[in-house]
Amino acid sequence: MMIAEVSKKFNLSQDTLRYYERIGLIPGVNRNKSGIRDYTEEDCRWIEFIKCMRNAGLPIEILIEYVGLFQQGDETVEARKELLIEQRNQLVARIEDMRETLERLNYKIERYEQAVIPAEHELKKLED
Amino acid sequence: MMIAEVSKKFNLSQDTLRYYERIGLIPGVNRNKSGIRDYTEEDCRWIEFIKCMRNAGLPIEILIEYVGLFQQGDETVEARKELLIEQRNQLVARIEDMRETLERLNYKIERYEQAVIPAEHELKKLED
DNA sequence: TCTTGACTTGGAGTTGACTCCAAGTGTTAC
DNA sequence: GTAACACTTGGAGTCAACTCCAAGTCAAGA
Repeated sequence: MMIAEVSKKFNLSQDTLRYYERIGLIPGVNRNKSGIRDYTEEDCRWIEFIKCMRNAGLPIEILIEYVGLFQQGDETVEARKELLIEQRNQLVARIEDMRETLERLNYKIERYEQAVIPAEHELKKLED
Repeated sequence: MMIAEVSKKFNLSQDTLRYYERIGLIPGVNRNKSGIRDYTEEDCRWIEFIKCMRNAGLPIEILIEYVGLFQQGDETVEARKELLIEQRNQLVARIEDMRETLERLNYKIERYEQAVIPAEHELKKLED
């Protein structure tokens, strides 16, 4: 699979794909005889995984560490598991934070909906 | 309230507080006779609100817009409401994304838990 | 053969969000 | 009164995460 296809498939720019490879965020991609990247199915699974994790806010640094551990083989299974658990816990916390903020936004919106044409002194209240 | 207190109260650096004021992310703070910032209760409520929203990932640019609208008075109530609704919708989407990623992480961790000492060919599977 | 176009590389530039710094001023402690 | 300290300002520097660029290579079509 050529870089152009992969780029479209995952909606990541070619520059981003090359950048991810360069910094070790995805394992090195094979080149064909003329030096052009040829992505395997496994490469694509990595990219999809990384994209998903990045989307959820996991830092690149941590993901590079994970990929590195993976490439070192079976001795790192425990370390990888711990890394994932740590990130899972942080994700749970972030989601909870966001859920609280969401409720707050909903409350604020509701108040805006009730106040059809609010008077000046009521506007202040809207910022509670 | 002096900047040092506010900084501690909200766990934001003094630099960040000054930066937020400079870019219009919080309305201008009054100074005392000697030119030193003196935060009112209302200033604090803004800071707390902004911190909460930033935490949930709302971009600074949007929040500046919101503050700007607020300062323009009652004509902007509708615009503010729409801005909040748009941000609420995006937040809902982000939370849903993160929830999905969380499930994926949980699944991965479970698999790591089951594979006590996995053989080489099983390691590949762990990356599904 | 010549050009077009998709790719390659290493490195520089950008963006968002801070974070730090230098130079200056006003209040407090001795 | 002078040293220490907390603050002021405008501007420069930093960091993560891309994003863009110049110069070069290679395969395919007119």
